[in-house]
Amino acid sequence: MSSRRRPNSGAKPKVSVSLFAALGDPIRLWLVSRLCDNGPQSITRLTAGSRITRQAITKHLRVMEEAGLARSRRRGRETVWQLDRQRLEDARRHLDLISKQWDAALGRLRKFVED
Amino acid sequence: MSSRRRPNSGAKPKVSVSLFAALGDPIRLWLVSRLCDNGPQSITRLTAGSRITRQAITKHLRVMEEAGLARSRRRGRETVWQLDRQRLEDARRHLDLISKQWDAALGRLRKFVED
DNA sequence: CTCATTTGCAACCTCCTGGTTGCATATTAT
DNA sequence: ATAATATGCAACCAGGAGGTTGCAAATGAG
Repeated sequence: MSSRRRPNSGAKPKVSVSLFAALGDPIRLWLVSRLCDNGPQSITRLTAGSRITRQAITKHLRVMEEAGLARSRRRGRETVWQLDRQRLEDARRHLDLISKQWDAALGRLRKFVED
Repeated sequence: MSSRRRPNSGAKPKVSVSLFAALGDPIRLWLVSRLCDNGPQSITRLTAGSRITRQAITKHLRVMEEAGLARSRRRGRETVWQLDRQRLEDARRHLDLISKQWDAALGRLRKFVED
């Protein structure tokens, strides 16, 4: 509990942070679209499309798993990865929320100015 | 030209990467909600709510600006920051796109399996 | 004018992230 | 049985991200 990096003071859903962080990397975003377009795939298959190492891809996939963005299941000697759709909707919903919050704030400000 | 087959040099909006990266930090996400709730604010005002230094906040704001998430204008001796709403919608739209792409892929797979 | 406020700039530090290589292990193919 | 394939694990490394401190320059207030 005595983690050094604890500057957060808000009650905002911390879940979204790791989710956005997971999406905020070119290779990871590329993996997302890859898994979208071509469905569940093994690591080597995913690696074949990229120019970085298999282990690097694996690490990225783990990050995505940590964020709840992707899951893996073992099939034979290969590990097949797929996306968790629910999670993307969470992110989208969060952005919607922020957007609406913003609208509300703007509304208040406008009212304030108009008085 | 809607050919969609190239693995690396794709038509994916690279813009979104920095946007998601900008959102993928607890303090930055906190700043977003702060700017949402309380409207445009100066740096010191934003710093007052956090435990980290003014310079750290400034750096975060610059990152957000780089991603197109926030803008600043000078007013007197203070710099007032506000969000760029369009940008959030871009992110939301991108997530929607991914989601729909995914649905399409799932549809194809299902059809494939059912045959 | 003088002083306090607000910001910017630059240097510096620490630690995490993204990436690599090497080796071990499990599973499939011949 | 032996070879090839697919993955996991661990050590290691460079660079960038997040944070701090110190100082200088505008701008506003008394």
